[in-house]
Amino acid sequence: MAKELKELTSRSENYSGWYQDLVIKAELAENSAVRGCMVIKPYGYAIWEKMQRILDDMFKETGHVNAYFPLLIPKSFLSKEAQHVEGFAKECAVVTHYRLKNDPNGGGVVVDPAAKLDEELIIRPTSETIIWNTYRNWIHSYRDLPILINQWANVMRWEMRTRLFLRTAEFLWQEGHTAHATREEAEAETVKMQEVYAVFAEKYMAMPVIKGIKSESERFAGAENTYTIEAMMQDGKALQAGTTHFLGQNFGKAFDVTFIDREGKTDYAWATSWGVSTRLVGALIMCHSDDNGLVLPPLLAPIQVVIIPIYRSVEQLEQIGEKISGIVSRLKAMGISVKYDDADNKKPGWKFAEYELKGVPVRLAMGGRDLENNTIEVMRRDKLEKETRACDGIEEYVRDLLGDIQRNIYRKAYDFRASHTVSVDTYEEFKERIEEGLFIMAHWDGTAETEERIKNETKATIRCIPLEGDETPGNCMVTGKTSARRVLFARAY
RNA sequence: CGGGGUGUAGCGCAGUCCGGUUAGCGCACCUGCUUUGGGAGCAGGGGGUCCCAAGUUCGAAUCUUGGUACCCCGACCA
Repeated sequence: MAKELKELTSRSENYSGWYQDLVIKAELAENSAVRGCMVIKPYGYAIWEKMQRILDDMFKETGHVNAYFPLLIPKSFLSKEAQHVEGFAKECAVVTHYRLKNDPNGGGVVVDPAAKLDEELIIRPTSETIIWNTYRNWIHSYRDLPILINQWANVMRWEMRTRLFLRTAEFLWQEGHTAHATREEAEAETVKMQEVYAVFAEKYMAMPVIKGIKSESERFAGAENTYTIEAMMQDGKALQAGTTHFLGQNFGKAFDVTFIDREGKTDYAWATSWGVSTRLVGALIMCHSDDNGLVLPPLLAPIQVVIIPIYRSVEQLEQIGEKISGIVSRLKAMGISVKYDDADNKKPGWKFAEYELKGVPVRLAMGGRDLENNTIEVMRRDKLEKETRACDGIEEYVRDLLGDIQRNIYRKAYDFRASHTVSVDTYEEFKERIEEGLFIMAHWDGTAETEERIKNETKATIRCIPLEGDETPGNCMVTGKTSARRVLFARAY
């Protein structure tokens, strides 16, 4: 194995370093000239596009439509909801001027002081404010409701520390913003979208998640309740993969969005918001990758099958190409994305390593031996197992194999999480075991003080109060006070 | 903003302590031949503002001062 790849695989000491290396070597993304921002390279973007397409379909199926709102938000909007401003003010990029001019002291350009804005604009860190300011004009009667809108956009949060895909200053996401006539309907929407996210994570990303509710201190700024899906990465750390928020009437009141209900009474609109981001690409990488590089679930892989010819002469390459073209067209007819890589400037061994690094689920290879025997070599990326099979019926075999890989990597991630989840009853044991990189189910008295203390002493946070699983009451591991049920603790990204 | 660290070829680094040939190595790149079933071998070649500025010196990648950029650990966070 090449030295470079050895470096890539040294995940033991610094997992996040390994992850960052993998992102760069698999040509998914790199740092840009702008601090904390990333360039998403074509292969990485192709993964995101697949995610987008699937999520967008799921949103449409649940009655949502897409729209677009401005990038820039008047500064005053942000301060209309007290919790919201507290949560986001510290990380906003601010636009103060609208013009440059030639530098009178030499080359280059300077900000024209005459072009100072009366009110600064902020680059959206999230769009609740500008959207609810707009909704005020759209909502007058219960007949205008519900409004079920999603936006695909970029947002900017000026984080202190950034990491490719997981936490970048600018990131791509979708944000759903819905308005409803009743609390019940808005709450149902919040739960429904959490379920959509959970299905997406498990069915398409092959990444098992725990659905739950955030504790008060981890709640979205401005929300009454935040629902989350939490996933486990291969180092045992938790990654918040998607959140949906029940915003109550907070934004309705802050932006004076009122309507006349069936009884003729005026009420404020009820709100939800929900989003997932390019962070999911990071989750995908950290959930499944192994020492040879990415392992992509077939349902999200930009290339599902790669075919590599092994040849000694141009004539032989032609013979192989002829045979392969039939296989390619039959696979494509099944809706499978195939790449036949007959580039003659790379050797087969190089291609093998390259497509493994990129996580292509299935590789087919055909050489001189196969030509004679009417066979083809099949390699599955998840298990790195090779076998030689007859060409007849290979298309059906590959189709079934893709399904099997999808199930297998989900199973693998599920079993990994199961074997890294424990229940703990004493704080002493908790402090010891959290070092192992585990999900820990433990009793908690429900207070922010206890939560804060645990966080300070162990770096572990309450990832969520799970919606399912063991609901037996008990006593808080720290204070001994009563606890309604065990909650999920972990260290998180 | 606090505490550490690093800036030398596209990438990764050595050289700096103790100043002295033409600044070096690996990968990548280019040419040729041989190769092609797991990141090929040999031979040859190209590529440098040693982060910037000032200073010390016969002489600075190396010493001094100032600046600057980036990385890591905290606080913050999808």
